[in-house]
Amino acid sequence: MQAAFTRVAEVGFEGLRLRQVADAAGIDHSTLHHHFATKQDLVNAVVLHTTGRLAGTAPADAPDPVARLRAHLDALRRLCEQEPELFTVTAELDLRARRDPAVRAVLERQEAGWRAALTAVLAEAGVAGSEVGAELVIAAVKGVRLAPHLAPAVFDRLATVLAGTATGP
Amino acid sequence: MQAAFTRVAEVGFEGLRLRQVADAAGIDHSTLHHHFATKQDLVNAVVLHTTGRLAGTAPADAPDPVARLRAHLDALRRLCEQEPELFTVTAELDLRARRDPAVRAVLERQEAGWRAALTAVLAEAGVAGSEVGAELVIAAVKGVRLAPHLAPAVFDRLATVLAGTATGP
Amino acid sequence: MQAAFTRVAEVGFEGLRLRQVADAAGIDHSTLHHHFATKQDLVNAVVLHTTGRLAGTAPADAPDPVARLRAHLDALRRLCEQEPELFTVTAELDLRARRDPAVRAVLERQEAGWRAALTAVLAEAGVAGSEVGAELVIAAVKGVRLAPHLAPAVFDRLATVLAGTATGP
Amino acid sequence: MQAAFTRVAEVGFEGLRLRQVADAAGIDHSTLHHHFATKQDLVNAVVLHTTGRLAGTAPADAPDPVARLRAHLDALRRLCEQEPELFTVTAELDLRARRDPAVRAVLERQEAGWRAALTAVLAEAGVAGSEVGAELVIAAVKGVRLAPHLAPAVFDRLATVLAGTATGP
DNA sequence: CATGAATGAGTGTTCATTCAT
DNA sequence: GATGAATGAACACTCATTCAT
Repeated sequence: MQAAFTRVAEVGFEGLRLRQVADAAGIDHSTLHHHFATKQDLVNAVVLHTTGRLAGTAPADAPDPVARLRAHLDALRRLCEQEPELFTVTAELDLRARRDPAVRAVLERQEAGWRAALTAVLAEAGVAGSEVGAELVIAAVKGVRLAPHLAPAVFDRLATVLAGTATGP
Repeated sequence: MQAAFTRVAEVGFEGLRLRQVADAAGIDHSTLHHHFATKQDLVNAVVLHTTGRLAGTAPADAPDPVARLRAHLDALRRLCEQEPELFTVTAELDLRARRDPAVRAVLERQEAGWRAALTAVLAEAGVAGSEVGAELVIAAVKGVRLAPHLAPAVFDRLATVLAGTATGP
Repeated sequence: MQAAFTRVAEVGFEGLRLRQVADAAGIDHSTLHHHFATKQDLVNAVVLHTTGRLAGTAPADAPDPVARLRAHLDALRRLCEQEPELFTVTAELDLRARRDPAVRAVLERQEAGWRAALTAVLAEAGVAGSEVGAELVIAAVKGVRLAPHLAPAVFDRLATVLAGTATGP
Repeated sequence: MQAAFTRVAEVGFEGLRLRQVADAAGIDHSTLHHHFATKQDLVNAVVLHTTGRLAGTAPADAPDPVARLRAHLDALRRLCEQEPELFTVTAELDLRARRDPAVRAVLERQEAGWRAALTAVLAEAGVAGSEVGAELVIAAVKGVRLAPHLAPAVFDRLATVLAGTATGP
């Protein structure tokens, strides 16, 4: 439910109230229960929606690995500008995952995929220590999630810094 | 209250319950109210305790700026290993700050100080774009907060990568 | 809610407990909150119910003012015998009005109407000092509220005494 | 305790808080418990203080019964102007007496004495139905308690009206 | 499908009272 | 005698959930 996603972006999971979600969606709170039997179901739906939107930015299949990395970071930057709520919710999810196994499972699978893709692209680009490089990218992206206005500069520096250590394909 | 801090690290602010904090501290929940009149007071105390612990890692006054940066990152790494809850709570705080003005004020002041110190150290080390460099450090540190086991490698790479672009004092 | 009214008559606003009202009504205390969002809402409902019941005794439109006064006092006397709780609650309300602006507003409006009607009826009957006469009636009625068994005699004497000073229409 | 009396006049028994009384008296709330073991003890002290202050207005021993009545009503009027809190607290007490046997006992004894004195004075003045006349006085006095500014006029009318039915000693 | 009345466990908070100092 | 930390029962209120309609 879109209303739930917006609500999480505004007040977080901590302040998520089923009645307010229903109000925002213009329906009765009982009707909400008709579509999502339990609150957890609604949360899971939000998780799936969020991770799905992010999956589209994975390093695409360009021939040049350095270009692939840049394209990926560019896609994230654009998303960060156009839909900052997406990143806000992701930050909420990371915290929620610590106590919610269902959320954790989804997030871990998604992050594993992301990590693998990043590692591959860095390795192909000849970056020494590609695994650690991938972790640095992941950490930096996660770290700017709540300050979207800093994302462009940080992503740019990140790309430069990593490309600088590349030996070429 | 130490019990509250531990509790936040375990279940976050979302799951923070005064009665459970009191139980963990081995006192009556009314006694907790005797010391902290309101829940917000307790939260504020946790915020102050947490930011206070972190403030001690600020780039120290060594002559060499590169050494100062390394020392700072080393201190963070050690803290990350010895008291990972400190970083977990910090992550919780960043989210909480979005809705809690009192928390936001404290956090913004602390982050401004951190940012200034980092920028200064990088500038002194001759790193071009010291402001963005500082943001990259901040983002990376924030990004590995919830995965403490990755911190050593990431911090190390970060230091290497930044020192590599330094022209020396 | 009728149960709340009865409860106020028994234990006053001081002792009014939502759970006890709900118990008396045979419903869950949460269900009570479903109908009256806040305790104040319930109190307001009791106030409206009480003043409404009393409004019906206003001096009716008989041709003879002395008869109108007697009819009014008779109506009050009957109410005092049949529903003494009504007067008990009124006494509680007068005290509550001192701290509760919402209650005060309702009570002041109702008392102003009562005062005006009494003054008019006394003036029409030729009683000198009709305003003070009205105050005497109001004071006497308020004063016997908590001793309903004395009401008949007092009301009777009041009517006699006032009619005695009337010069006729 | 004087502070308790003032507090009752302000917020009633409903809002009487031991800590606030202690604060108003400039002592610790535990110290208050030293002097009054329980809240009820404090309430009882307030009751005794209040009824004691009022007892002094009883119809004094003048030769003329009509003068005695007037003197009594005059004394009440003066008290009503100088210490309106005394009457406010009395109104609170009447309501409290309905649930508090200790208060009820004191109040009933005091009211019985007042009633007897009034009846005697009216009988001696030759007023027919002196018992009912006494009740009318009591009711009127109780009824103006919460509107002290009306007391002078009402008391005056009351005295006139009763004296008018007197046949003389 | 949708509604709204009903529920009960749980939340922060209050307050008179007790007790060691 | 006076203090303040400690207590536990009670309070109004919240919220996800259920159920009859």
